[in-house]
Amino acid sequence: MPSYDDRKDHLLHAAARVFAEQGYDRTSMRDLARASGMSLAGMYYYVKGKEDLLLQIQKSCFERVYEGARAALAPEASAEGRLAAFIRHHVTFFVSHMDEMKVLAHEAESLTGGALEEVRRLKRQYVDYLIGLLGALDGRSADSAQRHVAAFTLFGMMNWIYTWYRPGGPVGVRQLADQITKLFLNGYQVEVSAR
Amino acid sequence: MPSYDDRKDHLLHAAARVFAEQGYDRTSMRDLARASGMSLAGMYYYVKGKEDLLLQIQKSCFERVYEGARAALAPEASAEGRLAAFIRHHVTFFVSHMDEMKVLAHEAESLTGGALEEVRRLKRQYVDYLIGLLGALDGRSADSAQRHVAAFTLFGMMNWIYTWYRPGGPVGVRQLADQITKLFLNGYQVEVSAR
DNA sequence: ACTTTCTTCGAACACACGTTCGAACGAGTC
DNA sequence: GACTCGTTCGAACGTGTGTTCGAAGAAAGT
Repeated sequence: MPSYDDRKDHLLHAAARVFAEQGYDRTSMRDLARASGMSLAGMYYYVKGKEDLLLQIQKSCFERVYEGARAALAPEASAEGRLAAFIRHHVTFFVSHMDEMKVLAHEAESLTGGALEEVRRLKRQYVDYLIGLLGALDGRSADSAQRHVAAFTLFGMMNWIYTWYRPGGPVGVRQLADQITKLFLNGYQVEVSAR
Repeated sequence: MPSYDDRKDHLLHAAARVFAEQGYDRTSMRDLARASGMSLAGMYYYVKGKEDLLLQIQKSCFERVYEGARAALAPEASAEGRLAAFIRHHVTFFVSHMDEMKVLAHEAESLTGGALEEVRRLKRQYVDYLIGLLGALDGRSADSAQRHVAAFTLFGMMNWIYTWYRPGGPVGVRQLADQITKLFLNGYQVEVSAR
C-alpha cells in the first residue's frame, strides 16, 4: 500500500521522464496522467498544477546535486583535488539522474515569476560554489571575469551531456568524467600559470 | 518598396528573435505577427507554417556557420592553428548571431519527421568536421571515443554561451573566444600527450 | 452502524492555438 | 475602364489545452 509521499514521488519521477523526453511545453497533463497511471484530475490532489510540478522537480534535483557535491568535496584537502571531485560528482550525478538533470538544464526558463526566482537563487548558489573552488586553485592569478568565464564554460562542458551522451553506450561514465576533468583541469591550470 | 525576399527575411529574423526570447513552443503565431508587423494570415504567404519557420531558421543558420568555418580555416596550415580558428569562428559567430544560434542549440528537438532529419544531417556534418580537426591535431594518439567526447565537450563549452553570456557586458567577445580556445586547446594537448 | 477524513476521477469549462478561406487591395498591362 | 497577378488580412473553424467541481469510493475512528 503506497503512501501519499510514495504516490507523489512516483508522479514527480514520471513527469521528469516525460518532460525530458518531450520537453515541458510539448507535454500535456493528459500525457502525464497516462505516464503516471493516474487520472487527469487525480494528479491535482498531489500537485498544484503543471508549473508546480516543474518547480518541485527542479528544486529537489538542485538541492540534491548541491548537497552531493558538498559531501563529495569534504574529504579532499587540496584545491586541485576538490575541483576534480566537484567535476566528477557533477558528471556522474548528471548521468545517473539524466531525466531530472536534463529538465534542470533545458527547462531553465520555463518557470515564471517567483518560482523562476527561487530556482535561480539555487543556481546562483551552486555557481558561486564552483567559482570559489576556482579561486582556491588559481590563488590570485586569475581575475573575476576570467573565473566566471571558466566556471560557465565548465558547466557547458558538463550540462551539454544530455545532448549527446547515452548511458550504456561505448563511453563509460567513469571514462566520461575522467576525460572532462582532465580537459578542464589541464586547460585551466595552463591558462592561469601562463601570466 | 521591399521585395518578396526582404519581407521574408524580415519575418525569419523577427521569428528567430522571439523564438530565442520565449522559446519555440511558448511562441504563438500571433506573437510572431505582432513582432513582424504582419497580420496572422499574412505570414502564411511567405511560410508554410510554424514548423517551416523553425526549419528555415535552423537550416540557413547551420549553413552559414559551416561555410564560415570552412572559410576561416582556409588560411591556416597547422593543425593547431586550424582548430584554434574553428573555435574562434564558432564563438564569434555565436555571439554575433545569438538569436539564431540559441534557436539552433536550444530547439534542436522541436522539429519533427523529415525536417528533424534534415537538420540532424547538417549537424552531423559539422560535428564530423570538428572531429577531423581533432584527429589532425592528435595524430594517432587518441582513439575515436576520446575524440567524440572531446568534440561534444567543446561544443558544450561553446553552445552553452547563450545561457549566461550577454554581449556588451564586462567580457568582450574576443576575450571570450580566446579564453575558450586556450582552455580547450591546452586541455586537449596535455591529455593526448600524456600517454 | 455512523461519521469523518483521505483519495480518486468523469465530465465539463473557458480559452488559446495553428491553420484556412475568400474577399479585398494595389499596381502594372492591354 | 477592364483584367490580371502578386499580396494582405478579418473572420472563422476545429482541436487540444490546464484547470475545476462535485460526487463517489475506500479507510479509519468512534
